[in-house]
Amino acid sequence: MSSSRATLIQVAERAGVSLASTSRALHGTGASPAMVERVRAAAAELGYSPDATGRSLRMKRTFQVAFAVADIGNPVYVEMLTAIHEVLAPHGYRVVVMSTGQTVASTVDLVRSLGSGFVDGLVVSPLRTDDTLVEAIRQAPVPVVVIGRPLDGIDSVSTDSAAGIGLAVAHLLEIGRRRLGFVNGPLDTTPGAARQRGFDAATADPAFAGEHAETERADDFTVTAGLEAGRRLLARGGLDAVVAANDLLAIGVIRAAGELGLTVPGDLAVTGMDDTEIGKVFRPGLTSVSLGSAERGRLAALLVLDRVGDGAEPVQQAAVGPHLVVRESTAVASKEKSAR
Amino acid sequence: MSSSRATLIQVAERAGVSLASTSRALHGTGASPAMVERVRAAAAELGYSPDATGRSLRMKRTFQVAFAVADIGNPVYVEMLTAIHEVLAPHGYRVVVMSTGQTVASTVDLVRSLGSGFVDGLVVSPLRTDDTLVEAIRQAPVPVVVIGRPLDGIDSVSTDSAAGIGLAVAHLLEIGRRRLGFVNGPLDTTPGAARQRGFDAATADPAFAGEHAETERADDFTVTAGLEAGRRLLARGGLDAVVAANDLLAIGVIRAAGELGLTVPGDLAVTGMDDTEIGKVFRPGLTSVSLGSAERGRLAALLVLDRVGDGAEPVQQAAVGPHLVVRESTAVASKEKSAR
DNA sequence: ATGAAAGCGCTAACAA
DNA sequence: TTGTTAGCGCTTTCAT
Repeated sequence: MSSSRATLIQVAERAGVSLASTSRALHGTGASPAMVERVRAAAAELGYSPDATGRSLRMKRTFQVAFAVADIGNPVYVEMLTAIHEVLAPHGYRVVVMSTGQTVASTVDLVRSLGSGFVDGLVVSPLRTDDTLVEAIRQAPVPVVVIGRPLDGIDSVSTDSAAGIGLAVAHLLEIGRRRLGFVNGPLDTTPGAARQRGFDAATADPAFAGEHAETERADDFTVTAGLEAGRRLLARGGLDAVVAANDLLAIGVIRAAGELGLTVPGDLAVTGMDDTEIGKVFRPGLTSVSLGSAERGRLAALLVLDRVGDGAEPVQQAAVGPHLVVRESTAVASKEKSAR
Repeated sequence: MSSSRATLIQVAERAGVSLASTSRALHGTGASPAMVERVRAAAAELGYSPDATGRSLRMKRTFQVAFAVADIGNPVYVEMLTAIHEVLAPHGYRVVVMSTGQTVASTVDLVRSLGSGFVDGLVVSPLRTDDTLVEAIRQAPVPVVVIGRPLDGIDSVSTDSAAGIGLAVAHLLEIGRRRLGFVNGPLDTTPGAARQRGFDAATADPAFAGEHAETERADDFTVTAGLEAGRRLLARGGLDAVVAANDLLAIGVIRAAGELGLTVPGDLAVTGMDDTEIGKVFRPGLTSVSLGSAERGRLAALLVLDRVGDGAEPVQQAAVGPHLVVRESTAVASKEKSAR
């Protein structure tokens, strides 16, 4: 940590030209080659680097975008963050990570705090939504892009997780499973509600007619909660497949199956959702519905970038389709590899 | 996105008092109750919220701290980020995530960019280090805390990963393994070098005298690289245990073992390092050396917080001790659970 | 092409 | 306790 930094004024004095010319020269806008040369040299000698705060105050742009989620430790959000950073950084934007908290109220607070003008835009993926949040987002002083359920008049990047659950159910039917369990997370969350809707719709479909379907709800979208819910669900017996609302729950269910001596996929086929790294390396490899987390992050970042650019376009609502990635946890012919 | 926000001046006019009084009233410093009341009311009516940029310019503090790593997708760094955010947010600090890139040069650039004054401090965990980086950090215009190898005259939070490898080796000897393989990542990285040193020291120890030890180097600290290195190592045969330089490599090694028909821990005991979530849910549960990632993040955040506060203290070098977490991948009596 | 000067929103030193 | 005023570092009119 050394002495305080050189300012533009000092560079100007050093170069023996005006402040305005110095600024112009450094930006290459309307300055003679000689001037540019002179100023560049002076700046270099002083080790000048422009002050972001002064610049921001004047330009009314911070070159920062916030990304807010409830739990930055969740692999899905990590993927989004990575993608967002990859898009934004090359454009000179910094990424500020923030927490929405678990409640709508705290998310509303977060959105309101944008009034302090520390970022030019926000990408947020709220776990829970209500009218106050929608209104807060509409009133927000900077562009907000929601990753999640599309909201009226608000830019969003969504995916159809309900249809995604449908994909999983269809796949299980196709490989001959008939008695399905569904392990969902909390129903009062946006993803929880959507996935439940998806499961109910899929099992109400004529194609599923007459088969068995039941739901067990986990307290949270975690492995531990999945394990507990899995135990409750499987203890009742009679299932040959479980659809889990995300990969972490799926892994919990597989552990519960193991405790009961059930093999996966032999006795029980299991599907997850989100297609996370963890599901890829897990044994058995987890069949999962990809919701394109990285892609959603990428699109959301592109969208804010548009908005902060100028952005009087109409509301943008992008969508990323779900797709199934089949792995061992739903393999048709179960060849146990561990035998020896 | 609504019309532009109210400024302090407008609040002052509305309240019919001076700008300074308004500022003071809002901060509760030296203002009469009546004044506070009046100003509060005016601010509320206008929906005023203070502008972070104006404030920063004046106070010369941004209330932001940067966290920079090579790969924000790595679970270890995610844990650090989470911990850092948890410490900093309650103190009113925002966290900006940045990338060091893969090379020392890009990390140096990152540190130099702090000259733009967009953060009050930096927590960085460099993959590679050299004199130019050390010098850049020393010259940095804001406090920098390094998570990694302690560097002369620089605040740091370190851990002894070499000793950590020693813990793993000792544990394997204790459970009767005698022919050890070591799968390390790139040697030109700080962690790679330290872990190699740890393995070499542990296997040179008298306690290990006469036993077998060999090293295989992976291209990267990933599952895929671990799988490839594991194949090469295990193809040569004759090992009863493998120490991996991190959890991802360990999982790769276990997969390689599976391909060769080796059971874990029956035929081959495997240890990882970092004690990540992924190792906890993996089957078999992965024995791993915890390096206290979250704790290191927490301490680093506390350290920058101190520094940005005032911070003319001497150089601070905190350390977090490694400890072994034993799970099934090194179980003594291997009871195969999958049998059925 | 260059210079002079205003002003972004805020806090703090100083005066009253 | 309150008001007046300077100024943080920068970009950008406006005049030359």
